[in-house]
Amino acid sequence: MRRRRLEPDARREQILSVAIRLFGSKPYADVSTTDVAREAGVARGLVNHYFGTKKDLYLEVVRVMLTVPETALELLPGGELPERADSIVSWFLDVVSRHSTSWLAATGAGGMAGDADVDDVIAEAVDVAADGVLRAVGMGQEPTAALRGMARSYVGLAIYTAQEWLQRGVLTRDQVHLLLATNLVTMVERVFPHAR
Amino acid sequence: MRRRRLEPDARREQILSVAIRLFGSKPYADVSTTDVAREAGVARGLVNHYFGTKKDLYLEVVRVMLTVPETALELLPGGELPERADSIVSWFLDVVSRHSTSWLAATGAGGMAGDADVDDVIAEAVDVAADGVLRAVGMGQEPTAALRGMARSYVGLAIYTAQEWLQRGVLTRDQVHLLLATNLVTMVERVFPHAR
DNA sequence: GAGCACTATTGGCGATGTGTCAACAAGGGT
DNA sequence: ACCCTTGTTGACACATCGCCAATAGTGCTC
Repeated sequence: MRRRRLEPDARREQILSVAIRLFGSKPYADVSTTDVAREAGVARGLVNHYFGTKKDLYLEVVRVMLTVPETALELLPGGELPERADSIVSWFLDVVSRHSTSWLAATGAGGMAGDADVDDVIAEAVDVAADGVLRAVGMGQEPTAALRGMARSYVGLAIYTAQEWLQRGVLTRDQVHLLLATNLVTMVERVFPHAR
Repeated sequence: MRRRRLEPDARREQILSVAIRLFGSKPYADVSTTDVAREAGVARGLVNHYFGTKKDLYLEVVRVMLTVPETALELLPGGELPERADSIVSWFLDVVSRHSTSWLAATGAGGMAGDADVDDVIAEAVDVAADGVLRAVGMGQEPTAALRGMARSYVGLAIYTAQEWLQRGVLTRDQVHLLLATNLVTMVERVFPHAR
């Protein structure tokens, strides 16, 4: 048995990538740390050494999965509200469908939504997305707590609808786009103004 | 040691009620079958005898939690669309806030969303709710698959918004009501018609 | 009321998974 | 070539779960 010694960062990265693959393909309970260790060609104890507990490892995985889609929304297209809504929805659907499997695993929380820590990670990602939405529709400057809550609510709709689209396949992309864009316009014009 | 013998139905019911209380207060992984058995004053093996596996027990619990709110939506108030939207939203918020803790535990899936079987149970409840919505707005007769998908999407919004309301408390009930009613009207008038 | 049969209930066995930690060895510095 | 840092291992202790043979309530029969 010849065992190789790696830089901590490299080893950590390698284990993490295996964990991402496994947690992306089956729910939390169906992935054992033994599985991760075996597929990484490593002793099980090393997984704990680098990531602490199994849940800690999972949190790291979800964090990565949810951070990937944070790729620049920076280019705000300007124009009237309907056009802006269209382009932010398009952007969202593009990103989500590109990383569909890992994104679905993360938002579906692969078998651990409801756990306080996991929820925190997801909630933070939703927060970021909600702020992005508010910025894109021109209400980004110092939003009320209520306004951010409403925006999170819309993000919830977007997540759920995208899941409906990608997992069930009963909606076409055009239908999803219409649904999300229309509701966003409604939110901005008729609901957000009441957040005081 | 004096042990009592119960009718199978009674014992089953008793264990189930304990399980509902426990799964309603902490996530799936933090509830052991030993806990359930101890609090029910029963040997652990008996839990398996009545419910099979731990997940089976949990599925039963979630089923009960989600079935409670299914209390009659039967009285459709008639009137124009905005009035109907208002009353169905009121009804929903009433039911949900009344059973808030167990409802939150069930929809948040107390630590096991993502698991295929659990998702099935939740999805079925969402289906029922979606049909209720469609009926309430007068589109209940033989809906398209796409239309039902859109309705489920709206139910997803309602669930998420209610969670935002009950758990975070940054939105008032009036704001939640406005958000859901307004978006429902928009859905019916501008989105549902494109489900062909 | 004593014995009996039915079955609800128990307790423990084996398997699996997890966190920890002392011991081991790989690989660079001297 | 030796040593010393530290990445890495293997095993121990503990918890939980599914299963099943053994046990003992409880109503029924005579």
